[in-house]
Amino acid sequence: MAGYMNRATLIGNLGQDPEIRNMQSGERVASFTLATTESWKDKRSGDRQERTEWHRVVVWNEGLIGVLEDYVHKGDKVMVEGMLKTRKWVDQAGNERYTTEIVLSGFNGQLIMLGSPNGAARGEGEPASRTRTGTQTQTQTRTQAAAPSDGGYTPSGGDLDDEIPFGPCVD
Amino acid sequence: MAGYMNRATLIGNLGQDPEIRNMQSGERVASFTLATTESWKDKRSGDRQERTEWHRVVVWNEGLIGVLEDYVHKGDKVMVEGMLKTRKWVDQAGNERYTTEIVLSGFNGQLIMLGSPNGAARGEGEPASRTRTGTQTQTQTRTQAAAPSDGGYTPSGGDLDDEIPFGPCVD
Amino acid sequence: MAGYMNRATLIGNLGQDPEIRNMQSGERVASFTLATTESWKDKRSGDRQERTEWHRVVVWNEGLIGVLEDYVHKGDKVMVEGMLKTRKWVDQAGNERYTTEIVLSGFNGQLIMLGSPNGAARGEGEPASRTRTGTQTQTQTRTQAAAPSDGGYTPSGGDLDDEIPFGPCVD
Amino acid sequence: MAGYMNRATLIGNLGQDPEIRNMQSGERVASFTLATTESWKDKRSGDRQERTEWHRVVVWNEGLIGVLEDYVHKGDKVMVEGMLKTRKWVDQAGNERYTTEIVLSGFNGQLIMLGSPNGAARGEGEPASRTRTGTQTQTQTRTQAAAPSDGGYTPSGGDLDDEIPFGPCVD
DNA sequence: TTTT
DNA sequence: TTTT
Repeated sequence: MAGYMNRATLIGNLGQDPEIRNMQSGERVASFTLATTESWKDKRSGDRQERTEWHRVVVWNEGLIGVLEDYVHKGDKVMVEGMLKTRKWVDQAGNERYTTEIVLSGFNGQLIMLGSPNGAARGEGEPASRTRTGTQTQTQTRTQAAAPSDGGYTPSGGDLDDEIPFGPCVD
Repeated sequence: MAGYMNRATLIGNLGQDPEIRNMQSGERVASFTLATTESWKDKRSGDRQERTEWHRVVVWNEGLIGVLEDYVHKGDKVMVEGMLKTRKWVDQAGNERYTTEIVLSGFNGQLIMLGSPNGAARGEGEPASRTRTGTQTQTQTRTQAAAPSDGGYTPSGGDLDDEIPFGPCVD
Repeated sequence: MAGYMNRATLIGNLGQDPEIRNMQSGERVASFTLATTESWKDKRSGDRQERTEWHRVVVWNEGLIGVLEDYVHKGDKVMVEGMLKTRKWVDQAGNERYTTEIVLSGFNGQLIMLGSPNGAARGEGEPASRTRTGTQTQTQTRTQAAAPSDGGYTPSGGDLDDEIPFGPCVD
Repeated sequence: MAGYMNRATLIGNLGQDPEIRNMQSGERVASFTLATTESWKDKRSGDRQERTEWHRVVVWNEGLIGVLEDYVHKGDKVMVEGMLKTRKWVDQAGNERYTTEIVLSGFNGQLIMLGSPNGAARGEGEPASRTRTGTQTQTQTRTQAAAPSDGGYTPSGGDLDDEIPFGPCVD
């Protein structure tokens, strides 16, 4: 009971497999981008237009991370609900930058699986092997290489205060 | 009916009076920052902690702009609901930057006044004069001067494609 | 901008095909029941428990009715958002009764299709024939017969004020 | 993570002081009615119309009950969020009846105080005395007397399975 | 009456 | 980078 509400609710598709990182604190964090597409009819041309918005989702809730790890993949549709947080970081040129994320943590976060694009893996499937280290590593490598494509975001990395998703793995 | 949802719902207090700008297209845009404060008990010390998150809210709905203009001020508590949009802009050093805003437009936006800090102007009051140019200008000046406090955000301003709130007025 | 909010948001499965009725006013109404299931671990036994809640959804928005008619069927998962309204009616014994529904109308309603249980008909399929009178009639007949099963609800039927879904068709 | 969502979000005013009851299990329950008012312009006459919807809110979360007890009164504006549950009961004539409530329990419930009508007691005030037994009793009596006004609801009361709010106190 |  |  705080007198405030800070909530984002999204239904969209994952742009890539969730990336899971181990923090120095022993916690894990999962992160992924989520696409929401709005479409409308252009007033003049009457053409159908569409625009995709990309959101960064960060999950600190260990229960949800387990679900993401086992059942959620690139392209899947999910509903997520969390808090909006804007994080400050410093880019390689030393400029302060800000990134806004939807953060799911504790009881503030919710995630509902809404199906795979191909109808498979609707959550009823067997969990993916927990020993998919190769995939994990590959994902992280690719993500680092692709960093500029997700908004020029390159976290400074390093000390504990800096334990942020979407960046280099600290373990 | 699109299969997607993109929604942020906030209850918080305005960081400053809404700033209203005239676009070259003839439309108006209102913008303000909104503070949501979360508080919790620190596990170790047991101390009450709190953290304020600042959100940028942008309103394109003319009906809501009229309400903001007449009844909503710095410090007031409101509920807003809109879409998350991340906007790209170029700072003075030529760097690409990204800012995420809560955008209220058309039927995607909602605003509910929840009272002033001092109990006055709970919406029943008479509208503020529509000719408060002085205040407006002052607000904008202050906002620009205070830019660093709201995230170091300094939009590039200029051409039509650049019609962004929180920046210099184009009229 | 009203100072009030009245909203229900549900993600669940349809208990039956949407039932569409023609009102005397020329409007159409669609209605269906939606199941949401919560599950939890029993504190004592440790057993997994579950409980299903049934909701009545009523749709007055002609655009959404078209979508329901063409693409949404029994068992499908949908997200709906609308207003809570409690409607008074008189049962056959002359007792006043009250039924609470989630009402989607105008811009207050939202419906997102989230897939069929079998992976088919994910909205990409061709629309069902608009001339499925047989099915429609059958549905309505079945629904009337089954009235007691949905809560003993039997609307009084008749005059214009009484144009309510889940009851006998007036056309 | 269940694949379902069942949520009602309301911003409205309390129809009476919250009523708090002690269950045989030792738990407490708080309940109150909440009014949400929608207003619109009539298409024909152009007159401003309004309609008030009354909702029953039931709170099982002890933390929120403490807040309600100390700070929330008749007429206050609050935001509540909870699950929709339809409860079956038997009226004095032996008829089965159904009542839909917004239930706040555990982490599924949220309550935000949004101010008193008179600007007082905005949460900053000192808590009401915890020994206001008189008021409590009075409230309950009034509520029972006023039963018809809140929908003719008269719960059967009695055994443990029947521990329902808005009814006679069992202690 | 649905679904997992 | 997703999906329809």
